[in-house]
Amino acid sequence: METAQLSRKDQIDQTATALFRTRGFAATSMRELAAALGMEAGSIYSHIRSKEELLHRICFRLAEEFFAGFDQASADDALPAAPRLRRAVESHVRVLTTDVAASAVFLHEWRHLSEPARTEFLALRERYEAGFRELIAEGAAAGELYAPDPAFAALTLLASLNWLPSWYRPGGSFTPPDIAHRLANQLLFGLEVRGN
Amino acid sequence: METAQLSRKDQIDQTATALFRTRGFAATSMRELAAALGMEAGSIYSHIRSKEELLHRICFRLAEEFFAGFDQASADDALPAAPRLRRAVESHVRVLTTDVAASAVFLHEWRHLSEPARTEFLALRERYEAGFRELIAEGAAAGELYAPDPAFAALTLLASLNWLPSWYRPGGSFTPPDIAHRLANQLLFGLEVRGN
DNA sequence: TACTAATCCTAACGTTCGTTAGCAAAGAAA
DNA sequence: TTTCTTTGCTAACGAACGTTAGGATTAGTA
Repeated sequence: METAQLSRKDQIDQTATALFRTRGFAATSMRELAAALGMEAGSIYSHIRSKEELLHRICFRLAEEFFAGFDQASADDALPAAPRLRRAVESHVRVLTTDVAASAVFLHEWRHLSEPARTEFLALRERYEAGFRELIAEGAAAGELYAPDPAFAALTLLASLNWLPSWYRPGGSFTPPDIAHRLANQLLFGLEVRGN
Repeated sequence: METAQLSRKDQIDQTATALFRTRGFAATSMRELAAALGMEAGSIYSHIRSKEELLHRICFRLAEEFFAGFDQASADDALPAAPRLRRAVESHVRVLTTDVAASAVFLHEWRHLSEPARTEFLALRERYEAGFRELIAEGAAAGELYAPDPAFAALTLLASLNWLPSWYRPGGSFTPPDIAHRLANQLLFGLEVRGN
């Protein structure tokens, strides 16, 4: 394992992410974080302003990555909605698997953000979900997708994807692209065998 | 709203469930819980032994309900696997929607259980997931379901269902049976329109 | 009437929390 | 050589934490 030349601040972010993921934000103490970094609790404040700043940075950085991936995946206007949806799903899975710990924090710990960051975060998440919703609605309107309620379909779809960090372990039997492919298939084709 | 004749202990359980759900177990203080009940923090200990006992009761009660529902839904040996899976999905959704707050705690706060309860809980959850896995495998073996990897399919399926407590609000535009039906359809048939 | 169980209070315990102040060492930049 | 930045320490702050002890009140039961 190469330590690389991460700045001390980045090391703190990284260790905090891992701890917030496994123990939760509220249950992780600064002394615990410091111990994991081999330093004293007070010393951390030479690098950050507050505990919440750590959470804030993790959550909003991930939000940016999700958006960047989605925008790139759904941009191609020449493509029908269904394949663009597939690409968006694959992008979402890529972000999730690239940074599992941060993703888990992003998904579960945002409620410990205090206002106004919390509201701001929820607005971002809603906007992201809207992207999927519109893609599905577009596909449904064009007859490519069967989705009597695009909002419902979008929620279910993202739900399946977002559970991933709770069971995915890097180095397991599935590679991230493999997972992305399987998930997209299962969600788009379903489980039931139909006569075709 | 009828208060009914809930015992004080049940009122505590109920209020604790609501608080653990919205603020998280670790971030909920006994003083906060007491205030929500209109009493002092120390008084709670006339009814319970510890804060963790509250979490323990919530988590294990829900586990029992999930098992009871699944066993009933999947028992009928005359039925093929696919419809039994559908019934199991509907049962799962019923438990989730009947007790949203407790379900959310069950799904997210179990990691704050200390040993050996934590390990015990995880074993229960694994056994529950295995039930779905076997149902899917059975259906796949019989050619009713398309699931190249039943374990993967089971994870994805439960993932879609378990996200429900994060958006479902009682009294919304969907009734619980409606949700169960739609979810089962979407998961079993998928989104993509196929030629049939 | 006396006893019991349920319910809640005040006051405090020891511990841990996030955070700050003040100081020190070390290396890079001037 | 001086200065600045980075990095870390010790010691402590006030606040909040889960929990306990001991006593009071009330309502139901014997």
